Amino acid sequence: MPLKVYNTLTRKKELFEPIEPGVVRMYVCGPTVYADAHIGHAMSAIVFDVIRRYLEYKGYKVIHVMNFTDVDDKIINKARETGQDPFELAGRYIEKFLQQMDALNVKRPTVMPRVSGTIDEIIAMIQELIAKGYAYEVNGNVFFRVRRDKDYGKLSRRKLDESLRGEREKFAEELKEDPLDFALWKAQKTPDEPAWESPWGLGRPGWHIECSAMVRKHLGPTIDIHGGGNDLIFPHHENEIAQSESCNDAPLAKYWLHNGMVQLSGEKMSKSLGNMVTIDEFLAQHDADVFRLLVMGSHYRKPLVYDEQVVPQAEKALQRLLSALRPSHGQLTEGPEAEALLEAARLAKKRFEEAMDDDFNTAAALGHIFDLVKAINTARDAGVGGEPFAQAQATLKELTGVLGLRLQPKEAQQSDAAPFIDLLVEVRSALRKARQWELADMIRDRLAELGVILEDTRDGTTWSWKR
RNA sequence: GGCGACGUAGCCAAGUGGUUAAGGCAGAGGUCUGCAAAACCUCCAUCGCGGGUUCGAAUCCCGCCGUCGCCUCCA
Repeated sequence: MPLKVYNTLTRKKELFEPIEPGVVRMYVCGPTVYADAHIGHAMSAIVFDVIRRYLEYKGYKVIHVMNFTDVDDKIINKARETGQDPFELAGRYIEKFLQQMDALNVKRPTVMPRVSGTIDEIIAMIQELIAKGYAYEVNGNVFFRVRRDKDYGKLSRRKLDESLRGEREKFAEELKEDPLDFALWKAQKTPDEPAWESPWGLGRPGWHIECSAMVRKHLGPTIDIHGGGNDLIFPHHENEIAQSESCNDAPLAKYWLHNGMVQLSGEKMSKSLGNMVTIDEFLAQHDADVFRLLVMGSHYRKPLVYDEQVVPQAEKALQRLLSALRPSHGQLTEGPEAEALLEAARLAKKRFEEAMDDDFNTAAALGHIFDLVKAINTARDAGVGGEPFAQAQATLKELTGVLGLRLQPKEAQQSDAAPFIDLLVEVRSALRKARQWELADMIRDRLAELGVILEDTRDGTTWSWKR
């Protein structure tokens, strides 16, 4: 089935066809590492993780590159304030970010370049831009000549003279030929700033050039997918296009994909607004699957509502998915019930793919997964077990796996209290046999107060930790 | 001020021209159960407001109201 993706560049859904058949080259803008990552970063990482997983599910080989911005004003400032070495500071946050991505079950990108490891390529690119007349040097700084780039603004659909006037990067205004121009290279101002030797003296790269250089270095002049948060459309991605396309005389990316922002109490979550929930804070309270369900529950291009109400809802939705993975003790392996289950699994898979093929419509895809959950539970109630039941559960695991869900039930055993709870359950079972309902109920109620949920089934009593 | 997005049940959220408007959460009733829990069954919206186009619109067009994003660092 054909995959369609929404391309920010054309503002349309387009048929997805990679430049090289069978291979997808994807570059996603990563974080600037100077503070704890928040769930907005997590959302973006998860969105593109799912896109990657689905492309791989469809049989593509995906080369996924994500950068770390480890040279930047904010890092330098923070290092100064706290008396640290900027590279050590950045390195620590990179390490932490990687651990958080692992915790969120985000597959590691194929390559994760850093600015500090791409300086030669950046300098080379700037030299080419100067040679072609797209850039100029002033007192050790190099700027991009925006007006020289005839189709500047095509991604964000801005016209140069209307809304861009004067409101550009504040760096070194007085040195620029035109206030619209932006920095490719910044001269070192004080000795404690990280700096590299260059044809223009000691200095460091501007923000946008790193991505242009990294894309070319690791993926070539033109890639299939370029992604990031929609707050990067302007100026970051616009400037990347200007640099790369002026330099390489080739389109930078065939498809531009952008995710929406996490909204916290009706506002965009961001470091500068200070209204953030960090990834660590979230994961201290909830399973990673809960956050993935939150993200998958709405379309990636739309803003994601996050509040105290929506989290427990996702929590319950996860419980429901888990309910379908409970074993069946039924014996039925053929007949209308077993066939209905297998048909439901086939249908769920087909509809899941149709939904995902439509610009990664994970919300619709999830809906079809829940239909399968119901079918599995119904079949279990009807006594279906064995191979058909296992097959349906395998389909469920396969599809949820494409969404990056782990669906690991909380291990009841891995608690020091487990043997004692087992003992209480055993005693209670004896009481129930003796029809001592009051005592049996008391044990159940008191355990519930302690966060242990008991469930009596035909095959005995099971227990699990609440949440 | 410029550009753009969105407004679907109590909450989250698919659907963007035509069968009964997905799914999850919450709620109501029921089956099962010693009672529960879980699961299962049933019920629960005419799509911000006002016009228009059309045989037919939540879905297209116009206006209004409201919310949000970008235009400065930002996933």
